[in-house]
Amino acid sequence: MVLKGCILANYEDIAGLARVSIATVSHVINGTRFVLPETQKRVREAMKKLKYRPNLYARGLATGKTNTVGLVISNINNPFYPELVQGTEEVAVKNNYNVFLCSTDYDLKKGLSTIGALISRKIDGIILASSQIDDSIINEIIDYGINFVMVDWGNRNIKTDSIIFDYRVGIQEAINHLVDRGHKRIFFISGPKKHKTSIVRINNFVESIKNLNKGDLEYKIVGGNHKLEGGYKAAKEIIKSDKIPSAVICSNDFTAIGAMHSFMDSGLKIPDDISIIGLDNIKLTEILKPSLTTIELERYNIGKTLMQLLINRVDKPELPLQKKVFKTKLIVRESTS
Amino acid sequence: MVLKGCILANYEDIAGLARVSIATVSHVINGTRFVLPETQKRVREAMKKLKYRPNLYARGLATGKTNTVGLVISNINNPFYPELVQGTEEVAVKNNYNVFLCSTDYDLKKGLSTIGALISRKIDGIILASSQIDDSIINEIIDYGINFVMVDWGNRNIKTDSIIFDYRVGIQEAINHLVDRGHKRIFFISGPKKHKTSIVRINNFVESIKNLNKGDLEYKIVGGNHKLEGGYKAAKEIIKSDKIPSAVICSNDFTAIGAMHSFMDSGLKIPDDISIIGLDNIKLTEILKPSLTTIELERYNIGKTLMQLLINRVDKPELPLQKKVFKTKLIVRESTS
DNA sequence: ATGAAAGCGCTAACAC
DNA sequence: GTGTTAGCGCTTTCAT
Repeated sequence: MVLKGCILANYEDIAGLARVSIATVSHVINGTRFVLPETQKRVREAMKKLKYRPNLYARGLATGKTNTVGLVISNINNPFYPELVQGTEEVAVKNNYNVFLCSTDYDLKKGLSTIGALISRKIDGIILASSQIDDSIINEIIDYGINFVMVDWGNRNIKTDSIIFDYRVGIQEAINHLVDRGHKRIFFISGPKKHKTSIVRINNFVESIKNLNKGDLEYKIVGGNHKLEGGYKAAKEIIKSDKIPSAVICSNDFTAIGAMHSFMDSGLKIPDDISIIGLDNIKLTEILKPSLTTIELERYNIGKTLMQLLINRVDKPELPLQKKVFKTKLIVRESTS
Repeated sequence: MVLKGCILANYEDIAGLARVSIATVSHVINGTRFVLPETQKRVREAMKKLKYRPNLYARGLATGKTNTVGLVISNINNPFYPELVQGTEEVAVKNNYNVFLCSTDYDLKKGLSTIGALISRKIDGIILASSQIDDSIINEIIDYGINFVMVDWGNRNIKTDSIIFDYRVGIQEAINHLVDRGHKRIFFISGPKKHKTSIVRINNFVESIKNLNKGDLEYKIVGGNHKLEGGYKAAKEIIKSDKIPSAVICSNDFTAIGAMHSFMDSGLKIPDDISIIGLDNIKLTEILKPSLTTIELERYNIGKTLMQLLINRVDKPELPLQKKVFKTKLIVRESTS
């Protein structure tokens, strides 16, 4: 028994001061049965006098409900996450939940051990928003009967509450926007091909081009890696090719920024010589010169929705499967013309 | 009693399977007394078979220690925080802690209620890294006898474990760097004057200028607000003045970026016509064109240190006061010449 | 309208 | 070398 450096009161103290039983204290606090107003008053006064704070550990042990959730992300330094995290936290706090923030750091092993820690902490549910989630992790959670909600990055359509992104609208808007401005050769710089989400984006791009193609559109997929440096290299490659495109759409904003720098370093003017479009709408895209036209993912709303879905599930385990699709949309800035 | 949708085993189950008492199970798990290797083996096998996970709520209730800490920040969208948060989380996980991430959203009331939630959650300690911390919050924590560590933004020298920033080295380096390159008129765009941290930065700037002044240096403080827009406005003001400085140091990176845009919009070339230096070294400073020369705060290390100090304190409450000073240093990039 | 007491899963003092 | 049992602070059933 570790010494608690604390003056913390408990039900017994309150009951003593208010001359009632601890059961009554509990019922006053939770409003779970009728207590005479007069008695209530005595209890509340005692609570105030003792600066009472409920012990959620004890309550959790007794009820099996902890009002705590785990949020598993890849890494908070990835600019995709801060807004999402904020969204989840806000909804959590409004509903009297607190959230354990956990990073997988792009490592499946770390992800798995994180899940173990969360289970031991008796969280009421888990939000899986890391892109490194595999079946071992999902099965672990299911085995222990834990509620969870996930971002289904690769549209695998997993049988659980989840949100998925529909890039099609945004990508289509991007292509329309370019075609409207007379662009005929549009390249796409992809993410790493082993990521489901990269594949989805590539497919959506090709699909959208084909939707619109009256035979006069040319396109090509160039490999990138979702990092600045990959975008930079891909752009260098593009410059060397015979026919330089007049516009480039990139699989994410970092790629777009890398490409932008690359083109600028080669003396090309943006958007005069070449137009660039990113995807994600991370914060810094509006700070750049020229600011980046990009396809928006509403990360803040995504965060809010994830937490809301989870809380729904916790409140009503028998709820039918919840799926939400987040459409994307084009944000026009200075990097296209 | 809420139904727990769980197959979770407890000591009783393990004890039954292994044909020992629950005390023995506990001692095997915690290594708290000698148990025959053979008995240990039976217990461990039973644990494995039952996929046992300790219930940290029960353990916490019994021991008074939860291996949980609260991290209070202003808002994760402030680019100052992600790296700090990552640092704290990494050290926490290494030490078997988990962290509740809480935002004050620049609101003292929200901060106070956050603290209440954390106390009820029986956290072992709190890291206060929000810039909105006042005495009411600190007193609340002290009243309840909770361990805490804080970022003493305004160098108030509060009597608790804390870290403070020493901007002097970095600012001095920045000024030296400029003077070495022949700059004689150096302006400073400040943060909001009601923030202690802004005041400290202004004072350090003036001090550093005076240290170096052989009578040929001119300076001036222009008001900003630590946001893009404030930097933009301040720079506009500067351009209108009689004597335009050849260099500007800014109280934070956002201010510097705002100023940079403002100067560029007015047709000035950076760094040819005017040099700019920021402070914080947030991630996007290296992505800009031109990339921003800035004064670094090692946020990742700050995060790691904060958590380490807290864990030290939790492990040894009688430890003497811990104070760490983080020096700043100049990172030279393209925005100065 | 309120109290007594069992029990949540664990730790640790005490017993043998 | 191991077992028994009294809590930790709360909820909740059963009594009255």
